[in-house]
Amino acid sequence: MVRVSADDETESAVAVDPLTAGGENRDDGDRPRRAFWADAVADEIEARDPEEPIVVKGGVSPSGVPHIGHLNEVMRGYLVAEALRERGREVRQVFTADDRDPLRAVPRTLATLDWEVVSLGDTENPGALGRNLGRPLTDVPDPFGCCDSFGAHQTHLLQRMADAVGVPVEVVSNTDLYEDGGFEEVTRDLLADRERAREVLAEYQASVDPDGDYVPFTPICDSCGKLTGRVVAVDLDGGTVDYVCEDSEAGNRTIEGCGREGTATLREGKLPWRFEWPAQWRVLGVDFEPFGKDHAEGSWPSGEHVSREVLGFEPPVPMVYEWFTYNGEALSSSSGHVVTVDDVLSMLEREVFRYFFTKPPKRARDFDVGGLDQLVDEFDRFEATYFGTVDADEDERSLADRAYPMCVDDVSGSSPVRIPYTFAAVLGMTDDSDLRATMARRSGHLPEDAAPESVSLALARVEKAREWAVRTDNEYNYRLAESLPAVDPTPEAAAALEDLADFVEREAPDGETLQGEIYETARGHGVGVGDFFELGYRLFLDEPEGPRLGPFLAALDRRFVLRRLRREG
RNA sequence: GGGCUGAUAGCUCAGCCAGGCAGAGCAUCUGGCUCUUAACCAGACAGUCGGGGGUUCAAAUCCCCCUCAGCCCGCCA
Repeated sequence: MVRVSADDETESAVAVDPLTAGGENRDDGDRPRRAFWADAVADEIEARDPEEPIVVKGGVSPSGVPHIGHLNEVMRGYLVAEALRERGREVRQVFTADDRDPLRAVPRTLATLDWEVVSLGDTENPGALGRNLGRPLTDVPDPFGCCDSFGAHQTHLLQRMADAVGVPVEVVSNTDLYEDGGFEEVTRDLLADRERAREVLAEYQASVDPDGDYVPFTPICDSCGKLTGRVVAVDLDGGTVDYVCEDSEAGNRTIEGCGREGTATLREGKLPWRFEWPAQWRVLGVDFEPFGKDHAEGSWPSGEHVSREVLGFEPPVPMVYEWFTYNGEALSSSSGHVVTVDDVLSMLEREVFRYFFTKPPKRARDFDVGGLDQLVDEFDRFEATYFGTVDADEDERSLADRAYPMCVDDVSGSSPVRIPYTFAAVLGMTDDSDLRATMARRSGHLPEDAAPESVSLALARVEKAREWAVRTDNEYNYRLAESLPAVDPTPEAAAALEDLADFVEREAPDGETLQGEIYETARGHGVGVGDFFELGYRLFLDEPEGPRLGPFLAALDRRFVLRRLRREG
C-alpha cells in the first residue's frame, strides 16, 4: 500500500497500489480469475461503477524521438479500452501531448514526420532549440520548419505513431487545454487552496517548504517567453497572477530569467507536473491511466493525494508498466538508441506488433530484433490457438479468445494463411511475386486452392521478413544470383551438373526427388556430396550454403534452373 | 542510506493474485526421410524456479533475510 499521508486524519483513503495493478485482484477474492491482464484491469474499473463514456488516458512529454516504449501509453490503454468495449461499455481513449512543458535540454536526435531519425545538426534550423531553452515546446520553432512549432512537430509524430498501429486515440494538446481555458477552473481551485496544495506537495518534495511561499503555477514571462515566472501575488477575482521572471533550475542547468515583473492570466502559464497530472484527470474525467515505473513512486502517490485531498475527486485506476529495452539496452529518446514504430512495422505485421503488447505489462521486456522470428512464430501459434487449429491448454485458449480479436482489425471466419516468418524471409530472395507464390505453394506453405486475397495477405509477410533478414544480415538473407556467379568446377563436377540438368529437363522432378538425385549424381561422378551442394548454392545464391537444395530448385522456374546448371547465364 | 519492481531450461518466455507432479517454443543431441545442408517428421536431453531461512501434509507460488539489475526518494516526465 502506498502511504497516502503521514498526518491524514480526515479520511483513510484506500490507496490502490499501482505496483501490483495490472493483473492481480486486490482486496477481495470475489472477482473471477482472468487469463488476460487487461480483463483484470477492466474488472477493477467496472467495480467503481464509472460513468460512461469511460475515459482511458495516456500521455507523454513530446521531446525526443518517439519510440516503442512510448507506445505503451497507447497500447496498454487500448487493450483495456477494448476489454471494456467488449463488455458493452462506451470508452474514449485520449492521449495527452504534454507540449506546454519547457524545453529543458537539446535532444541530440530528432525524427522527421516520415520517421527518418536524424541528428539535430542535419535539420534546417538547428539553432531553433538551443536558443529557446525554457520556453514551452509549442513556443519553440520547429527545427525542420514543417510544423507550427517543435511541440506541434512532436505531437504530430505521436499521432502518427498511434495511427500506425491502428489505435484510434484523441490526441489532446496540453497547450490547447491551457489556451482554450480547459485548465482554468482547476488552476483557480489550486490557487485558491494553494496552502493545502503546498502542504501536500511538501510531503513528497523536500524542496517545497510547507510554510513557504510556493505557488502551484508557473507563468510564462511575457518578455522572454520562458516558463521562468515566480508568482508573487494572486488575484483570483481578476484571474491573474503577478510574477517576477527569475532563474530556474532545469536538470543540471539553469534557465536564466530576465528580471521582468509582469502579470499573467491563468491561461498564460503552466501547472507543475505534480499538479498538472491530477488536473488532467479531473478535466478529462480519466478513469484509467497506465504509466511507466518511473512514475510509480514519485508522481503517482503525490498525484493521488493531490486529487483526493486538494481537488476532491477519486484518481483513476492506475497501472504501472515495466520498460522495454531494445536489443538489450535502455531506449533513449534523446541519444538516439531508439526503435521507432516505423522501424518495427517495416519488419512486423501490425497484428504481430500489437500482440507484443498483450504480454503482461509488469515484466521488463527486450525488443530483440535478432529474435523477431520467435515473436512471429509465437503470434502464429496464438492465432492458431484462437481458431482451434492447434493443441493448446485451457489458459492459452482463454487468453487467445480474449486478446486475439484485439490484435487484428477484423476477425475473419477462418484462420488466415501464414507463411512461417523465416521461410518468408527466404522467399525474399527474389522480387518476383509470382515466383514467391510458386515457391510457397511447392513448399507446402500455401494451399493450392488458396484464394487470391489470402495469397496476397500471406505474401505480405515476405516484405517484412526480407527487411528483417537484410537489417540483421542473418542466415535467411539470401539473394537469388541474378547473373551467373564465377564458378570453376572440376571436370567431374561439370559433368555432374550437366547430368543433373538433363534429369531436371527430362523428369521435372518434385523437390524430394530432386534432392535425392543431387546425391546420386554427385556420387555417380565421384564428386564429394558436400562439394557438389556447395557448387549448387554458389550457382544460385553465390553463397556457400543455403536452404535445402532440392525443394529450393524445384520451386524455381525450370528454364532458369536449366540455364544456370548449364552455366549459360 | 530508505523504498518499489524484477530474476524460472543454453535462449525467449508462460506458470505466481487463489499453494497440489517444473511447462512451451527455439536451440542442442539422436533417429527417420533413396539424403551431412539453416524450408520436413519423430524422439531425447535440458532447471538448486537468483541464494538462504520460515509457514504448511504440500512452496516457483505465501512470509522474512540476502545478492544482482532497473527505477523512485533532486529537477523533469
